[in-house]
Amino acid sequence: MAQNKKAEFDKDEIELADFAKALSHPARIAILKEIAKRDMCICGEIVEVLPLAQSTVSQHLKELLKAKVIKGEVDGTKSCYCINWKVFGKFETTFGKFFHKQKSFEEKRNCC
Amino acid sequence: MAQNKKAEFDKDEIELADFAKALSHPARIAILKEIAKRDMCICGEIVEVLPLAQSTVSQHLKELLKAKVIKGEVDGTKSCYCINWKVFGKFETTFGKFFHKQKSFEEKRNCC
DNA sequence: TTACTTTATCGTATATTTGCGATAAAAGAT
DNA sequence: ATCTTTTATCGCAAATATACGATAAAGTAA
Repeated sequence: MAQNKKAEFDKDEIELADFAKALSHPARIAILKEIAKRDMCICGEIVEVLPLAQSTVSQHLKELLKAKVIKGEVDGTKSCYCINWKVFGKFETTFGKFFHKQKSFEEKRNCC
Repeated sequence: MAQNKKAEFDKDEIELADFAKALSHPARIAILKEIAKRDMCICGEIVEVLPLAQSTVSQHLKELLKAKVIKGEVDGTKSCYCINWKVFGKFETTFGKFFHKQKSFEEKRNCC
């Protein structure tokens, strides 16, 4: 883009968008599902399951970490990841609030 | 990217990722908030409120339509948009299920 | 020590997204 | 009819994201 206009928006909007962005690739959804399934995951276990190179998986993990959707811990040569339920829950609440607060509109609509 | 690996993932994963992608830009979050606030919105009303050119807003609206997050209807020279609560609700449920089903893990974690 | 394992990072190529101005298209106003 | 309003689309430039192989870094095993 000619310019990046992201900064012009509200902090809330940017935060929610960034969270959504972390979930916006099927590889990252698959990674989250795998971690959730096992409670915690060694990086190598995820690489084994995904149809992607190790370096690519590592890059996706880095993005999930950046968005705080997962937490990571080094254990020797291995890296252990798990879901950051606190952050996950925060946005589930935000998302739910937005949905339920506006649900009543469903009946009094004038178009669409 | 060298190749597009999106197709290698499960349909569910792609669907959820696509929905998240629709919400992954603050402009689109702001658009959704504006539509929700007014129940329905004329395109011009959104353009007035956002710090973006009309053509850019139109493009974001197109993406929200593609993901079925909103519905649109033409009324003379104007375009009217509203939230597609059905689709919105579907993913809120998916998201919530994922969260609550795994919430019990919070205590029996071995790392992170 | 050397060899191996595991993961992160670098460099690079390609794909996609973002953004704008200009223009088209289509209805409304005069 | 022309002029205006409103929105969508086109064409382009620049920013980001995706993906891989190669390599680095750091622990483990021998």
